[in-house]
Amino acid sequence: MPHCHTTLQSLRQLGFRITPQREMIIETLAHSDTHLSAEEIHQRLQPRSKTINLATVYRTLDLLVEQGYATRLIGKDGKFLYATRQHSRHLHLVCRKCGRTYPAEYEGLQPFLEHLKKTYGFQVEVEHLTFSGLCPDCSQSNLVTS
Amino acid sequence: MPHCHTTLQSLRQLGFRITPQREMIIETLAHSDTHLSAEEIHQRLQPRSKTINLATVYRTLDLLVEQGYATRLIGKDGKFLYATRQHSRHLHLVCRKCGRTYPAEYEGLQPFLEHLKKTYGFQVEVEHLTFSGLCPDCSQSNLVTS
DNA sequence: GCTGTTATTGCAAATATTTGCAACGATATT
DNA sequence: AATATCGTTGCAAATATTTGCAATAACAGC
Repeated sequence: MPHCHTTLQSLRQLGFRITPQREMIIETLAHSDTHLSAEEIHQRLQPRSKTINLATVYRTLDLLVEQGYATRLIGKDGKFLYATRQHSRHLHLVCRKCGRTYPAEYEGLQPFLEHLKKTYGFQVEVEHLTFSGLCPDCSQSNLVTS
Repeated sequence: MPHCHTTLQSLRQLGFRITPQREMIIETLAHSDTHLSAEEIHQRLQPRSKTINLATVYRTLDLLVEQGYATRLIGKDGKFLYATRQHSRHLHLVCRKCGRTYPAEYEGLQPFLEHLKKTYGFQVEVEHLTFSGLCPDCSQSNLVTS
């Protein structure tokens, strides 16, 4: 159980209540080594609690994203996927054509992010970064060029 | 009527058929100076055609994004918004907390994008770039720091 | 530990988006 | 201009996500 406890404590300090549902959802997300959909999290929790509601899962995930503890990403099939912030310490290169996501390092990007911070006051969070474009496979068959 | 015709011709060359529905959707998107939701496009087309279906709007928009002629963005209320590629020649800085989108220039980013191209073979498209993080307003009230 | 306050949940309904399939119609061919 | 082909549409149903509201339960103060 890595950082679930830390996340829970932080949420409490922010004034949010720690419910069994939230604990389970955070734990599930933190223990998963892949991105999960709300539906998948809901299903994984069924054995532990008959009554947890899918809407609660969605609301908790929204809260985690809003507070910066999780990342929301559009999956290959167009559905939303979620992961803990720690899980995603890399760039996501998402192909606009086939929808696949490729991981990438973000070293070299920092100076530009600092420039954005200075110029616009906007603090970009690298854990959440997604770049859209064409993957190697799809570049070949594509006629639209910049 | 700026580049509607060009887009239509390109689509035709790619083997897609040019239907009145597609023409109207592309024209609507190209003439709008803001991002539009599928529902908004559908409503704007009602006077011109009683029969155009919302599912067709969604499918056409998906096609345009997939082929690189449009950008899909998550709006402040969580709904998808669309714009033509030309409309969005800037970065989108999206606040994970309040959901607002701020435009920003992307000069200074090119070297990093070229690095991604060389290293991963992935062609990032600047027209589609969205950075997630905290806006100036929300930074202040936020306790979670990197 | 009990009580009050108020955030959170479950439920059901609303809304948003996607998909299967038969009918239609844009294009290429003749 | 008529015909065949097969991508596209409309419709309805399926699926995904959000939201209103009353009931519940976490937490602070006693």
